[in-house]
Amino acid sequence: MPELPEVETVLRTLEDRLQNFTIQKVHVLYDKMIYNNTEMDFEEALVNEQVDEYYRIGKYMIFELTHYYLIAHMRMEGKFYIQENEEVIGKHIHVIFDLGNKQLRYHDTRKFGRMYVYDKTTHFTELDVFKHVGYDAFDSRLTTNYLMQSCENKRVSVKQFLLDQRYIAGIGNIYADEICFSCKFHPSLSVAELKEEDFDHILIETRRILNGAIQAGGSTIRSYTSSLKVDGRFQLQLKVHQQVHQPCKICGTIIEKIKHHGRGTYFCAKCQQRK
DNA sequence: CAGTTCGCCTGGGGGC
DNA sequence: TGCCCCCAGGCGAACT
Repeated sequence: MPELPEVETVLRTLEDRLQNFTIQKVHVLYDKMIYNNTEMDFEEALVNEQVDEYYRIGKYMIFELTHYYLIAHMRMEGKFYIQENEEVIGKHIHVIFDLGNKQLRYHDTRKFGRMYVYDKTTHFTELDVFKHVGYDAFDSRLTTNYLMQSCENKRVSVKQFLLDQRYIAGIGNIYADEICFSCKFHPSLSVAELKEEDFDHILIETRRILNGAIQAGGSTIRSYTSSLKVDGRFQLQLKVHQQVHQPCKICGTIIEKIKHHGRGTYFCAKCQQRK
């Protein structure tokens, strides 16, 4: 599931590989992928558009085109491929952007991803799709005070809070576990228990962990070839997530997996005792 | 009105 | 081998 670092990597890879390309034609093969437009309007709007800038808010990709914004969210399994026109169109390709001598193809086995097109009358940060999306994890407006205020009178767990895109945009299930581990919080620790220094710690660890993952993704961009999918995945150095039955990297205790608010949750019962 | 559940999807894995 | 069921999970809508 692409989270902030993977989305960042995909965006930078596309920026790197798709310079000076104009969209000649768009083929929507699965219409439910397109959210705020009919597939016909979507296809029509993008013809002759060029990508001028690449932005990201949390897990959303924003392509600033000549006259429009194209917004994409890869959800669970979305990937972009840059492929030759002749290449066989796989079963799970749902949108094709014709770029002349190559194609940008969107692949999504579970069809959870979404795309939107908006004209540029309002700045992209004001768009409907971002109404319930808070500050990106790296946004300078995201401060310790902001986090403290967001948690006032709330009784949700730290993990739920980290996953809630209204407060910090970009963290998913993997990094939420990693951040809890780094901060030594049991995932179900209530945010009501947190002190100012804890919020400080959360912010620092969140950015440190996401940054590390983005750095690792940098190598993906450099090693990208046209036969590679662009999904932002790389050799993740995860400490707890997906590490069930493995010894904790700090204390050697066997990592446990529990279900927390419907999500698979990994943690070290010894290192993460604050509950 | 905030918290919880559901539905969207498909591939993969376990059970039989 | 094959079939059925369940699970994974981001996120918005619908529900309590």
